[in-house]
Amino acid sequence: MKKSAQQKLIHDFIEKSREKKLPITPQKIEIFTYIASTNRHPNAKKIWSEVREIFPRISFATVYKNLKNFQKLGFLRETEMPDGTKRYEVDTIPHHHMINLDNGRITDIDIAEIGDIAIPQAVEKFELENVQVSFFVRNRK
Amino acid sequence: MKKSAQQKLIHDFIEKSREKKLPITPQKIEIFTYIASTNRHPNAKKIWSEVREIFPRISFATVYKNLKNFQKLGFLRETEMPDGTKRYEVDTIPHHHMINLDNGRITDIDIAEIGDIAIPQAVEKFELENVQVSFFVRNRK
DNA sequence: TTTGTAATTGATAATAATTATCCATGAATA
DNA sequence: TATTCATGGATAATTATTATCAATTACAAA
Repeated sequence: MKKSAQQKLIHDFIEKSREKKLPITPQKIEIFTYIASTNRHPNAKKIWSEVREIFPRISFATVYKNLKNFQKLGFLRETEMPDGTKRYEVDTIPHHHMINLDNGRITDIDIAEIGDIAIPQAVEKFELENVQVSFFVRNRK
Repeated sequence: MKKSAQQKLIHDFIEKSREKKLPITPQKIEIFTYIASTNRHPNAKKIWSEVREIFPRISFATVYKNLKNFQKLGFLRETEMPDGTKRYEVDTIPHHHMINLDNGRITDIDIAEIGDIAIPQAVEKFELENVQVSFFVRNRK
C-alpha cells in the first residue's frame, strides 16, 4: 500500500475510534499500522511477533482482541486459508484473492479484472452482503 | 442428492478403495453414505453424531481420519465457513456456494448460473487449481 | 479355512488456534 | 485532578483437530 493511503487509513481509524468514544492506545496504533504496512496478509501470530518488536510485553490476547475490534469497526478483513487458519488485511477497496496453495501467499485481485458476476436466483431471495472469488493456484512445475 | 446418484457415488467410492487396496469398513461406508445423503454440508461433529446412531462406539478421531481419507481419494470437499469451522460435502460436479451468515446454511450454486469468470493476469503465472465463488448473504429483514 | 500384514478403529493424549477471565492500568472527558 | 470505562497483560479455558498406540479387522494369498 502507498504510504499516503496508509496514512489516510490510520487517520480514518483514529477518527472512527474517536467517534465511537473508544480509547486510542499505542498498542492499537501499532497493530493497525503494521497490518496496513504490509500486503502479505499476515496471520495473528505474525502480527503479534511483529508488534512485539515495538511492545515486547504485548500479549497474544491483546492482538486478538484488537483484531476483533478492528473488524467490528469495519477496518479489517479476515480471510480463511484452505487449512482453516485466518489471515488479516486492512480493508480498503473490495477485491478478490489468489491463494497459492504451495506457499500460502495471498495476492489481491482487482474486481475489475474478473468482469461481472451474474447473481444467481437463489441469492436474490436474500440480502447479498459480499461476493468472494478465490483463485486457488499452485506453482508451475 | 437423488438416491440413484447417491448409490453410484457409494459404488465409485468402493471401487476406488479397491483400486487403492484400502480396506472397506462398515464405518467408512456409513460415514460416506451419511454425507452423500444430505445436502446440508454438515460439520465433523454433526457427521459424528449422525453416524453414532448406527455405531454408538465410533470415535471422533475415526470420523476425522476418514474425512481426511475421503478428501485424498477425491470424494470429499471441505468448505470453510467465515468463522473458521469446516463443512463437508461429497464432491460431485463443481459448483459454488451461497453461505447464509444468519444460520450457517450453505446452498450449492451451479457454475452455469454465474457465467464465465475472466482469469486475471496474476493467476496466469500459476497452475489454476480451482476457482471458488462464495455469495455471503443474510436474511431479509 | 487359515494365516499374514497392513490399514483401521477406538480411546486418549497432545497440539494449535482462539477466546474468556481477571485485575491493574491508562485514555478521555468533565 | 478525579472519574469512568475500555484496554492491556497474564493466564486459564475452550474448541477443533491431529497424533499416538494397542487391539481389531479387512482382505489377499496360501
